[in-house]
Amino acid sequence: MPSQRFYVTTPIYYVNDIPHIGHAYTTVIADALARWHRLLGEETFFLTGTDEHGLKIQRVAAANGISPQEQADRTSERFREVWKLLDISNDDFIRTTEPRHTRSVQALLQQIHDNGYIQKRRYSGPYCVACEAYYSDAESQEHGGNCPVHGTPLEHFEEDNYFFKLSEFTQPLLEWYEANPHAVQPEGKRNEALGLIRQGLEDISISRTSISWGIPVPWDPGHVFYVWYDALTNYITAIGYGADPERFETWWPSVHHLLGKDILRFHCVYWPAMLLAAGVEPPHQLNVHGYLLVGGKKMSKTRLNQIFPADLVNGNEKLGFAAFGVDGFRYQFLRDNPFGPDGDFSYEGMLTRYNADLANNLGNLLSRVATVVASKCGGIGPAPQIASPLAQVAKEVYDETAAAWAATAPSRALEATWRLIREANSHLEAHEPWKLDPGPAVDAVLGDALEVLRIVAVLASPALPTTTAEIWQRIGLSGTAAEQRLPEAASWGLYPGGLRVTKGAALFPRLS
RNA sequence: GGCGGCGUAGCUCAGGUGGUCAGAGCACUCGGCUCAUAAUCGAGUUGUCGUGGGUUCGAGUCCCACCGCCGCCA
Repeated sequence: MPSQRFYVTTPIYYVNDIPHIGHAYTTVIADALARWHRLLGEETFFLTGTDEHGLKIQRVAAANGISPQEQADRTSERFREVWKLLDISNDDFIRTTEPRHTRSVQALLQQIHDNGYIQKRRYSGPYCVACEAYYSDAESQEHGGNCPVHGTPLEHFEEDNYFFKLSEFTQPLLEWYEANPHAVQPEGKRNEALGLIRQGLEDISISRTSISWGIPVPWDPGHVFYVWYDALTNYITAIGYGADPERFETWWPSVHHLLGKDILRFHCVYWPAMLLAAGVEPPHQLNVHGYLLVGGKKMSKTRLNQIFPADLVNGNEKLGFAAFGVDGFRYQFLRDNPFGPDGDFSYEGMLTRYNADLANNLGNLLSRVATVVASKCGGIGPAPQIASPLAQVAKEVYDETAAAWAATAPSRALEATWRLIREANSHLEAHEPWKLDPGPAVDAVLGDALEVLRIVAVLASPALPTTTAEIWQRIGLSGTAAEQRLPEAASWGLYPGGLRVTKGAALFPRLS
């Protein structure tokens, strides 16, 4: 059957900054979504990458005495390393300095140009290098000649710019939003985007002559495209825009863009407008999330509150961090904060949640079941009862879990899945198989518990790829949890019994 | 200044179209169990659902005002 397709993206990360848990937050969620959709048997494409052009990179490189390309190479590599550490299953990693991207950007903007939506004008005004954006004289004066965002002095720039006639898209965008009420999630963010559009849109400058580190404007090579229009295009480069029309058609526009609220304007206004101007359909869905705060504050280099994934995965004595492992890390960022509002990371909160959900509930369930199977069933796991009271719970849990993933709500999805774990612990207490003599009664209870572990392993595999694979193996099943297909694999009663159950070391050792 | 939103147990939060809506998890208390990673299970406490009015037979749930917090835009 021609399965559905699921295309998910993270923003591409700018290579002036090394990867911290804010980057990881978005990327882990995208990864879990991709894994969930693979479980559903959907053809899935998961894209992340790095954004490497622009004056800021040019300057950082110069300061480091290296070429911009070298600068980009080094930092881009840092991102790839972290994603590898975190078990990120991206299908592609795009870099905006790749030739395929140059071709794609040039093709897209040439098309927009051919369609009459790009125009050359002279521009001058106060410019912030850090923002790579012009400000109005009024804004400049109001902030004493400094950037409203960075507080650093604005520089006077004057150059010929190509302008994108964004103003002509006010109405088309409003119509698109009207026709696609769920395109931007959550609704509050949709309203913000609509607010921006309703105010009326002005044409925007999309090229620079003052810098060289960018993609040349094809019809006027003295110009390079402003980094943002270069960056947004990555989402279509990776699926063959301008190079492989057939491939492009298969993946576009059924895309889910994940993005932080700071880049809402670019994604929810400029990007759809650019696509409309090129005669391409806007993206199917834009999922906007809040900031991941640390101690209630935005992470920043100057505030010294950045946290790096490896310090939590492997532990860091100096910082007093325990080693949560890859899955412990992933679980925290998927489970602790609802997707959408700002979330606040705290080490204490992470520790509490890890111990409660992973060590006590899930890890300990596996541990106690394995022990009793060893002592009462000779180490061979019995089959579940078809009429188990847990069967109904499992069905409800699957439905809730699936609905939550479909709504891009990983925290709710995991919360729903964990209900099955609690019910299984409760079921064990109710029947106390460790007190019974070996026999059908013991087999029934333990078979049910093993079946819960099987189902949980599948449902939690997008969050915990490594440990669910381990559970799968320890209860004697072959293959991996991630290879299963939903919804079939969530049906009650598939654990066959007669398999060797292995005790093994604690899956999630308690941390203090 | 314009437009959104928020304020529910100690903590983090659920609670479409008003009538088991007073909830979940964590924390806490008591009790059980001792298979298990001092894990687990059961029971329970805490709330004037920001404040004051209003509509209604009946309002966290609708309306108005106010207080406090925040976001976006200008």
